[in-house]
Amino acid sequence: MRLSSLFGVTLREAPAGVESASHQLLLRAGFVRPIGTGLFAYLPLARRALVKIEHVLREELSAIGGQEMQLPVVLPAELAGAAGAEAARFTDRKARDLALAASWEAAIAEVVRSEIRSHRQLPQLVFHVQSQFRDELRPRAGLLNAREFTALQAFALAADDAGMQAQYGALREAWLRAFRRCALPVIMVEAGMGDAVAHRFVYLTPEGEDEIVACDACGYAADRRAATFRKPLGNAEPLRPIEKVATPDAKTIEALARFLAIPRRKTAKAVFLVATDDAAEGRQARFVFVVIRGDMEVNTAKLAAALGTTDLRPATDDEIRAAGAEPGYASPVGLAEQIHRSPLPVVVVVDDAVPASPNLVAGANVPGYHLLNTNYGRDYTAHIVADIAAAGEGDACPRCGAPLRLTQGVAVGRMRWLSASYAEAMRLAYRTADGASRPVMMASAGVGVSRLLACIAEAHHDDNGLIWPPSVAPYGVHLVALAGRDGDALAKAEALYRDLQRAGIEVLFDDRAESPGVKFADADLIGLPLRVTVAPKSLAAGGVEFKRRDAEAREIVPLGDAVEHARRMLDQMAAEVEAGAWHAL
RNA sequence: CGGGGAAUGGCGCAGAUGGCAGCGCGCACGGUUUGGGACCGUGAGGUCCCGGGUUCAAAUCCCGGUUCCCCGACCA
Repeated sequence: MRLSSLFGVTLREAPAGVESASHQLLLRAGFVRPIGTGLFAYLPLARRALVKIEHVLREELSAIGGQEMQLPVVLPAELAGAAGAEAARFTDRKARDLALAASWEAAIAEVVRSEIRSHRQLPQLVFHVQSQFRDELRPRAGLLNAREFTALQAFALAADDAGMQAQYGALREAWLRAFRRCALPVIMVEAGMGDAVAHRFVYLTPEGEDEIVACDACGYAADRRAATFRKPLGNAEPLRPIEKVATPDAKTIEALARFLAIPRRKTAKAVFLVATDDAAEGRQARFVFVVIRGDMEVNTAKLAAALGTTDLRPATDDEIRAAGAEPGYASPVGLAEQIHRSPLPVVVVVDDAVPASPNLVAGANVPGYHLLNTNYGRDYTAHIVADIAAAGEGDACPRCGAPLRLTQGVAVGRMRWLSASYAEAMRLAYRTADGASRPVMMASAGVGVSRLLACIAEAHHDDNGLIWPPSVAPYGVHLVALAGRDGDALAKAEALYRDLQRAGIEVLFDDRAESPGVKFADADLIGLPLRVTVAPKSLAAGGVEFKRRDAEAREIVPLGDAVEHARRMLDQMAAEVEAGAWHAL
C-alpha cells in the first residue's frame, strides 16, 4: 500500500478531551475515527490489525476443534441477552420486538436445541465473530469501552462435567496462547460468584475500569465483584444487654466510631437499596435492608446474586423513611414491627460476618441515638445471611491470608461455565448411549476483539507512537523513500517495494513528497515493526537502512539482500513474541 | 440518570466591558528544500451547535433545546 493513497491520514494533534494513550494514538495514527459517543469508524489500518487479531483467535480455536459459524446481529428481543436499559430494542413493521444482540448465549441455545440430539454429537465447540452493541451508561477511553465493538464468542458443549472440564481447560489455554501471540500480558482472574466457575482475562492498566483484587503471596486474583476474603471475626465474648445511647451528629460510621471511641468493626451499619428488576416482570420492586459490619463495604454484585436480582439501585431517603427506617440512625432491631408499614416488600440481608461478631453498635432508629450491644439472632433476624462484603485493599487473601492488593484492568476475555440448570431451563437435552435424556453442558467464552486491539496499543507504544507486535501489525514493513535530487533513491525504493510485495511481505510504502522529518514521524506514529529507508545517504553507505520500531539500532544492508533481510527480521520478531519477550510492560 | 465543563474554518485554540470573525497547524497552487514534523509567496475554506428573545447592532446578553467531554452506578 502506498501511503500517498492510503485512506486515512495522520494527525499532528489529537482531538481535545482524549485521555488514554491508545485512544489518542489510534486517532492520531489514522486507525479510527469517532462517529458518535462510543461509536467508531475503523479505517483500513485498524481493519487490517483487527483481521490479524481475528486470525490469531481463529487459529487457536481451530486448533482445539472450534468451528466458526455466524449468528445474526439482530435477534428476537427475548433472545438478545441484555436486560433493561442496556438493550437496544426496536420493533419491525409487524410490531415484533427485536433487539441488537448483546450476547448470543440464548440464541446459540436455540440452535443447539435443534442440532444436538445425541451423545455422539458431543463434545462440540462453535464460535462466531460479530459486531455487538451495548448501550453503555458511559462509554470512555475510546475503543477500551465503546458501545459497539467486535466480539468473538465461543460456546463449548459437552455431555457431562468431565467433558466440560476438558473443554473449559482447552479454551482457557487457547485464550492464553492467543493473548501471548498478540503480545498482550494478561492475568487470569476468578470471576465466578459463589460456586459458579467463571474467569476473566485482564490486562492490568489504570485506564481499565475493572477492579481486581490480587494476592502477591499466593497468586490469587479475582474480579472484585466476585472476590472473597477472610473476614476478621469478632472476639468471642458474652452477649451484653442492649443499651440506648445519645450519639448526636454521628450519622456516619466514621463519626460514630470516633464519638464512642470504638473500632469500626464493632459497629453494624445499615445500607438500603431497591431491587427493581422484579417490577419489570410485573411484580413489585423490593426494598432491601442490608446490615453489614461498619468496617466493610457492600459488594452490590454479590448482594444481587444473593437476592437473585440483576438490578439494584440505592434507595432514596424518602423510600428509607417510607420503609420505617431513619437515615443515618437506622436499626435492624425492631424492624419486624416496622416492616408492615413499608409500601414495598422488605428483604433483610445480613452479611455473614455480622452473626459472628457479638455486641455491635447499631442505629436506634431515632435521630441522634444508637444501640450498644446488638446481636444477630437475639435482637433481630434476616431473610438472607450471605457473604455480601466487598474485598478491598489490605483485606486478607481467602487462600493464604496475606494482604490483598486492589488494582485495575481491562477485561479482554472471559469464560463462564453455565450451570446444568441453565441447560434445563433452555431445554437443551441429548440422548445418552442407553437412551436416557441428559442436559447438554454449556460454557460460554468471549474475547473483545476491538478492545484487544486497543489494549495492545495501550501496552505497546512510546512517546512517538504505536509499536505493533508483528503478529497484529497492519503491515510488516514501513518502507520510506527519501527522494534525492536525482531521483535515484526513489526509483530504487519503488523497485524494493515491488520486490518485497512479490516476496509476500506486507509493505506500507511512503512515496509521498514529504520532508524526512514528516516521514519518520509518521512511521513512528503508525508503528509498523520494521522501518526500511531508501535514501541517498543510505545508498552512499552501501544500501538501505533497517530499523526496528521497538529499538534504536539501525543497520545498512545491501539492496540485493534487503528482501531476505526483512523476512529474517520479521521472523526474528515473531519468534520473540512467541517466546514471550514482548510481554514485559 | 445524578454532578461538573464545553460547543467558533478539517484539527488545536483566541475572540474583557455587544460594534468588519481571528491565530497556529493542516489543505490547494508556485518556487526553494530533502536523514527527524523545513522555508518563501499566493489562495481556498465559517449556519460562530440549533431555535427563540433583548438591541440600531449578538460569536458575545437572556430563555429553551441538542450534541460532546469529564466524575459516579452498568459492561467484552
